[in-house]
Amino acid sequence: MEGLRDRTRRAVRAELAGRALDLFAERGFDETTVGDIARAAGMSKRSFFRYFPTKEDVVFGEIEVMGEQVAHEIATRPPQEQPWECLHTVLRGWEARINAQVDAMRLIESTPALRTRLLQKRDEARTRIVIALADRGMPPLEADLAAAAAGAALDAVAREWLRTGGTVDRLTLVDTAFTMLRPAFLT
Amino acid sequence: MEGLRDRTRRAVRAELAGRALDLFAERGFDETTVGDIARAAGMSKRSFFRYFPTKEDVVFGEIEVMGEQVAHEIATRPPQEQPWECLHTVLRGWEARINAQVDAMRLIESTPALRTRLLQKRDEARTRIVIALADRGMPPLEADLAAAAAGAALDAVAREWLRTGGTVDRLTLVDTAFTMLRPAFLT
DNA sequence: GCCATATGTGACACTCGGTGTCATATTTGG
DNA sequence: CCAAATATGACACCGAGTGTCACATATGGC
Repeated sequence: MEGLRDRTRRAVRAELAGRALDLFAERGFDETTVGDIARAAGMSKRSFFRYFPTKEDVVFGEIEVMGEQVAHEIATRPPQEQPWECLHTVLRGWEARINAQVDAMRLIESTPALRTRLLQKRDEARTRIVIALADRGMPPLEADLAAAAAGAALDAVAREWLRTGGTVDRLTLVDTAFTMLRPAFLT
Repeated sequence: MEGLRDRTRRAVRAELAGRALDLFAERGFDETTVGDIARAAGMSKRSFFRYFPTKEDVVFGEIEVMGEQVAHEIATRPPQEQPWECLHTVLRGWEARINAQVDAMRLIESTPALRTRLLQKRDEARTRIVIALADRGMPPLEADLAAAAAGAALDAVAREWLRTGGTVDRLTLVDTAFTMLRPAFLT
């Protein structure tokens, strides 16, 4: 069960993230130092890094264990399912869990350092997905192509969603992208 | 024409890159400081940054203006050409210009900081490609999907090529990937 | 309630990548 | 040959991130 420790930890993390986002919105990401964030939350710079590994990560909240989780879901799917359907389904479900605020995404998209961090996370997830697909018996090249294509689909979705200001339904968009991008070689 | 200045500049860059790669191979990327590289090439740390914007860039040699160049090539292609063929042709030609050594690629692939830098460069290129495609009259979502898919293809190619130790023909691999990944919605 | 242990925190020093600046060569083009 | 452009070294500086130590506070078993 969850003790006092974990609860306070999560509270502090939330507090820290909140203060940070305020400052980012106010003066911009690059113009805000970790020291500023820490002071705003009433703690030392050193302690900030006990809650977040990097300054960028404060923006990505709970999205941290994505790779691990997605790969696991793929691994535990019915083995006879077609790879593209598998990716579509899993990532669709994952996309549903993101009640991503438009603000955070705009910030990420307009800040090179954050965009880079996003690319890193996606790439890390892609690596794990490739392994999961290979475990299902897919040849390496095909697994690479499929995983990279799926990542490409999600990227296009995010951008299109941003373009519309977050008005259209994100899941519909995911379905559209996955349908449009379905590679010829996948059944 | 090319004066003395440009020639010496290129020579110094090459010297710097050579020394750097030696050191990276010897002790690893992270264990080598910019000061080390500069000293090995007989100059100050400050001067290193007059030749390369970041420590990572010393590995990527001439691959710097990729985005700009590729976008320009796309823009100057016959307008009636199908987008996927266009991307295929342009990136194929670009891939041909890379006499990428296996060693450099291995280094990149096994060093997170370098892998990240590669992702950045690819993403920057992708952005420009999307613009170029949009200028050709492609709807934004489709342009995003196509550009991201093309990037995905190249990534898979690079990885497969590495997997084989650089033995197979890279251009054939590019053709295979582009054929396999061709999205359904592109004619 | 008590105590040994684990965990959180601040403070401080340090490394390293990267930038601004200035003074001083060296090169270039006229 | 001379004035303007460019290259260099030296130095100071910033900010992200880490190691360490001393001290406080919480935890779980008794």
